[in-house]
Amino acid sequence: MEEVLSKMNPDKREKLINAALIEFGVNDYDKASTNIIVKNAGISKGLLYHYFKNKEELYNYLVKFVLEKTTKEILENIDYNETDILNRIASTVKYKMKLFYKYPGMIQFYKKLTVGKSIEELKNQIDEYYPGYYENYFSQNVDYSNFRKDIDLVRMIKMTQWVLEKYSEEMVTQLQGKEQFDMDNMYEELNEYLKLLKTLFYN
Amino acid sequence: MEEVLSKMNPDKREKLINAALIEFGVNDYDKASTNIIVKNAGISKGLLYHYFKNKEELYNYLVKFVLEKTTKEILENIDYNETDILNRIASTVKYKMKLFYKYPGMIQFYKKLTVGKSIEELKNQIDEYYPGYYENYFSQNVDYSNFRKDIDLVRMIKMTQWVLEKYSEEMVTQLQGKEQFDMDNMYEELNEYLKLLKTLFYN
DNA sequence: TGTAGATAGACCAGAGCGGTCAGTGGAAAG
DNA sequence: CTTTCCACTGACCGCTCTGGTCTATCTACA
Repeated sequence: MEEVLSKMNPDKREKLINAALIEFGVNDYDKASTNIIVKNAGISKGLLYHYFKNKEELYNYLVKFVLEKTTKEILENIDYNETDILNRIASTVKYKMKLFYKYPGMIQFYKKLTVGKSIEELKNQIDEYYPGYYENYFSQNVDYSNFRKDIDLVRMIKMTQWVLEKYSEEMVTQLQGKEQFDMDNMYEELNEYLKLLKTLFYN
Repeated sequence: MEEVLSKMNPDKREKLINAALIEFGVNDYDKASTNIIVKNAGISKGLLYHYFKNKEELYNYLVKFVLEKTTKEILENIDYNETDILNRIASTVKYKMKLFYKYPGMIQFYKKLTVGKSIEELKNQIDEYYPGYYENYFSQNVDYSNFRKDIDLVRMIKMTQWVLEKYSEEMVTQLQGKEQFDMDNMYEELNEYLKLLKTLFYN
């Protein structure tokens, strides 16, 4: 299907993907409307069903699309020369911010895919694509020596992820749709929190 | 309407509220189905429309119900003798955990009401009910003297809220629907994070 | 036994659904 | 210049489900 899809006008394809992500992100599968998708994408019903056999195939395409963007591409771009785990996490969060800004609606779609699942399930889901990822991400060439020893390391890492994610979610949600979008400014504030976490966690 | 509603069998009323919270929490107003609500509540269509003029009135009732539970009741139960702001925040989070566990579906409904709105908007929304709340919560009889001085206070408070909320959300979402629900155990782990935050933030 | 009102569920007109298909227009091929 | 091709359109179809109504029944108390 992907090969056929490449024949589609790229602008229309992009608009279709965005509209579909939003619709499936807001509503669950059954209640998402293909009529609304084509309307918001500015294309005809016929075109959608020219490229996708049915609603289900469109949905499956989006799942694959989102998982590749949020997992595959991120994993392929980990800088294993960065030995500071806080920096490593921050750069992943920044990547996701850019991604979610480029594709409004992807956040919600992605959450529908992941929320409610336990850490273990998510780990397994990622391991299917990239075996050993979790171990690598948190262990390969990481220097934990400067973390303070009086606080549980796992909880410090968890807190880092929560703080940075929560911040970026708030930003992206708030600034979505705004004309003027100052990504640099957002990075700066994120870096403030990063600096703060280092002050707290490092000796 | 509330007076009339009190005539309703309390068990059926509770089930109706829960079913409606879930349905309106999952779907937005237009797509939420009254048929599904009554089916999941185990009551008849006629009963719903005996007590509520129409779908809109049911929805408005839920909004009021949730705002009262999540705002009014919390504000009325703040212990202003507790001078430690971290403890104060933690006790609010615990209250919400209990609430969201008692009413599954309220989390999502509540999020639909609040997500995307800026802090300022939420502040105003609360100020309508309880003028001066924000100021009181964070200032009335609070002792900030033991916070470390080398880190921005506002960011520390923000981090506290993020960490505790994120933890409680994860717990409630994960454990919802489980037969055996160990609230004490959950509190214990929350207290761990609270202790950790104090170690980090206090001199 | 009578009555009031809590509760049930079959029913309705209309809206919206996923999916189809005959047709259009412009570019590429001959 | 003509023909072929195909990305693209939107009216249309059968069907499901919607919010809301209405009559009937059941129950509790006078």
